[in-house]
Amino acid sequence: MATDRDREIYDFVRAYVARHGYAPKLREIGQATGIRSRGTVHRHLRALESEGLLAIEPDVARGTRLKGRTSAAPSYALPLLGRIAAGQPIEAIEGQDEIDLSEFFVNRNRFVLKVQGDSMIEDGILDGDMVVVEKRETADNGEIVVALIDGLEATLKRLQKNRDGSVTLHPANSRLSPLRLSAARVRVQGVVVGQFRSYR
Amino acid sequence: MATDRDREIYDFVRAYVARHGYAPKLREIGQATGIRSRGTVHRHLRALESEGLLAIEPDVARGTRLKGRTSAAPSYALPLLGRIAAGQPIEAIEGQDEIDLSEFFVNRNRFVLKVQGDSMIEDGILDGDMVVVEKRETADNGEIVVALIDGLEATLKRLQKNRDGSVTLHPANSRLSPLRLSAARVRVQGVVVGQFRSYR
DNA sequence: CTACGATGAGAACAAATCGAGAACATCATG
DNA sequence: CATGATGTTCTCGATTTGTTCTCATCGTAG
Repeated sequence: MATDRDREIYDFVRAYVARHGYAPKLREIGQATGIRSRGTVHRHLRALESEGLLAIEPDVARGTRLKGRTSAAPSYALPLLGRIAAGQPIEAIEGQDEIDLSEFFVNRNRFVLKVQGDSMIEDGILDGDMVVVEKRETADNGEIVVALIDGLEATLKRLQKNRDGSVTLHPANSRLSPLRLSAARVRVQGVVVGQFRSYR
Repeated sequence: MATDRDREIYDFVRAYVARHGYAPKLREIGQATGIRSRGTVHRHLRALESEGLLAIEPDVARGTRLKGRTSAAPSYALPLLGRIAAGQPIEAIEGQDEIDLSEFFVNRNRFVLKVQGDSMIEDGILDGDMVVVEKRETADNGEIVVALIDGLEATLKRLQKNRDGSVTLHPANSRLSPLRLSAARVRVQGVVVGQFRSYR
């Protein structure tokens, strides 16, 4: 029968595996649960093993394997609960889909840039935000592009193609002016397909 | 099983390939990870090969090939190229890292909400954006929270705790007014830790 | 009170890992 | 062919990590 302390340690291991995809070291478990002795941690793991909750691979670092409920593949999905600011409590909206971040962002031919400056602030792209860019040589009207001007300066702007063949790069900041340039001077390097930000 | 050091080296190789399109030399891997001996680097690559994470073409310079991912942890990583709008072409700014979206966002106790309305527009949270919320009962001053008012209405606002115990919920939209409420009427359901948006 | 189990600390040992560097092999190039 | 760069294989020693102990403390059932 697993004791409270055993459960504590089991919970930590589970959380760690879910987050990292591999098991913690004895020392990490100890630090997280306030145990200074690797020997003591090991004894707890052994107890959990005899419960069938996990398996210990002898003498290998991070050799703890969770048993039972096999969530082998860590989930990189988050529950999508619903909409906010609609005037309903969230609990009432629960129970919809999950949103898979890998589908959302990850792809070949994409990369991330950290945005500096306020030129796109009115489109909700703030200083310090990350933008996901898909490598492309061409873009459609109205798309936000990474444009290289004269082969020297890279900027983030909204693209407008003019009838005369020139292009206008629009910042989303009323304090800044659009830039009208001949097509030869502008090279599209990619198109912004996503944006994200971390508050921390 | 891949050790920590193995993973470090694998991550570097991945990032390098993502950026250059070809694999690094043993010496480059060593320099990037603080290993002076090519032999040691080679041993790590060999370990990764036996994990099925990559293949080594014998005696070929840059002969490392990333393999299809085993069922292990899928990569939700994108190359982080550098900063934009700094006035330098991107190629010249290229950096080292990858940005791992799973570390960035995914976690237990988190969920996603789709934002409706413009109440946080000046903080760069637009109508239709997704916010990542960490479930919590408490929040610090200045954090953006999901607050349930009178158990009925859920809103996204910036929190301010007043000395008299009441709280003020600040929208980030100058056309809307802050809401000052007694603490009893407001329940914090979570704190916004991230935000993202897809242009598509 | 005593006996027992759970817990933690820490020592001592074993196994695995890691880095350095030497020596050799292979490849590309002039 | 000579040369230099690169990959490969090996051994040595130091460090890290897991394993197995013993000892001490604490709380509780009997």
